[in-house]
Amino acid sequence: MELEDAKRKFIESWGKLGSEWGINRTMAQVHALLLISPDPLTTEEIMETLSISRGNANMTLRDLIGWGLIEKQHKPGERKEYFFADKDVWNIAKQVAKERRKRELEPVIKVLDELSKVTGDANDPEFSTFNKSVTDINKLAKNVDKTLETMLGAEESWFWGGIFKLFK
Amino acid sequence: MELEDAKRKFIESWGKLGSEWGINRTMAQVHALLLISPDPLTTEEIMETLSISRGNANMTLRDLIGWGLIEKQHKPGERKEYFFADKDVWNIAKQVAKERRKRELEPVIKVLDELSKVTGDANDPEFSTFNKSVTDINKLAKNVDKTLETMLGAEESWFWGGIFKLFK
DNA sequence: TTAAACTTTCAAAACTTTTTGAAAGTTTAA
DNA sequence: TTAAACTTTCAAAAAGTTTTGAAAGTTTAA
Repeated sequence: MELEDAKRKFIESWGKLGSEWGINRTMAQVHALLLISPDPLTTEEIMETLSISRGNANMTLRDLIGWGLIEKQHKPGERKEYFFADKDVWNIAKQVAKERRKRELEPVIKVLDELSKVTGDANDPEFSTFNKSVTDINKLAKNVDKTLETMLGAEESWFWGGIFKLFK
Repeated sequence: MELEDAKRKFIESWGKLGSEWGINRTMAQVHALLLISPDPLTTEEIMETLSISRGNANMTLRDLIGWGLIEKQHKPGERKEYFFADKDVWNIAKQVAKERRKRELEPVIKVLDELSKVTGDANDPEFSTFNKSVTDINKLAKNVDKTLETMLGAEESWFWGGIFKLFK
């Protein structure tokens, strides 16, 4: 396969994966493009390469900055803004985990805590089934939360060495 | 909070979480409803409770069966089909992980393997940046895959004991 | 057989999300 | 100042996804 085809395929696959996991396809594609670009790119170049509008490019780039996945760069003597992605896969995974934890896991835990407090008659199957499911899911969510907290604070080494060894 | 409000809130939150993670909102809601129902429910009851159409209910129930999250049940002497959800949170997590691994992770690894094979001039920054990103992501994906494989085959105990202890 | 009870299908409609692009806003150099 | 270069905004349009509901299909009991 030619390098150019490979690049296109990478961008396409990354976009597809993103959309399957609730991340806007264009955002994932812009990220993919910057991941494989040796040099920072301008909004213009990104619009051109991915055939997207200026507005879309601008919003997507701001979102990516919000996720901590890319940064702006200024070249001396130039007006244009350049964008580049952090290429360190461990940082990327960490950033994504951190953001989703904050945006999605935390609000869910808040609701589950609230729902765990609901009281009722332990002999009422309606109540006891509700209560058991909610408290079990709450325990799981808190476990995942703790795990992420620990992982995000941990060193990089275990990550590349193989997470899986820990489960053997 | 009243039990009925709490149920509604649980269904709503589960639906929202699902949609943020690329799972159809209705599917997550039907799952939530069955999770907190002590007894199996008919299509009719599900349609009624969630105010959804017969077609939607039918398709969603079949999808949930496809994900291994719910099962059909027949009551002796009745024509209607009843549905109930596995209430074991460990099984649910396992099922979801297993399915997403098969549906999404595996295809991505296949593409990454293919893209890792692309050859080029190591002095060409276009090639070497592409190559580094692709091989790094491939390594990560394979690591995650191995980890899931091990976790899915492992015993339940570590799960409730606290995954996070492993990372301390 | 027949027909009632129930399930499945799928094209069209409703809804949601994403994208566009032109206008407004901002910054910089002269 | 001014105006050119560039960035941001946002209402409307397009695209994508989900839902509906009526019709077709299936199963069962008599």
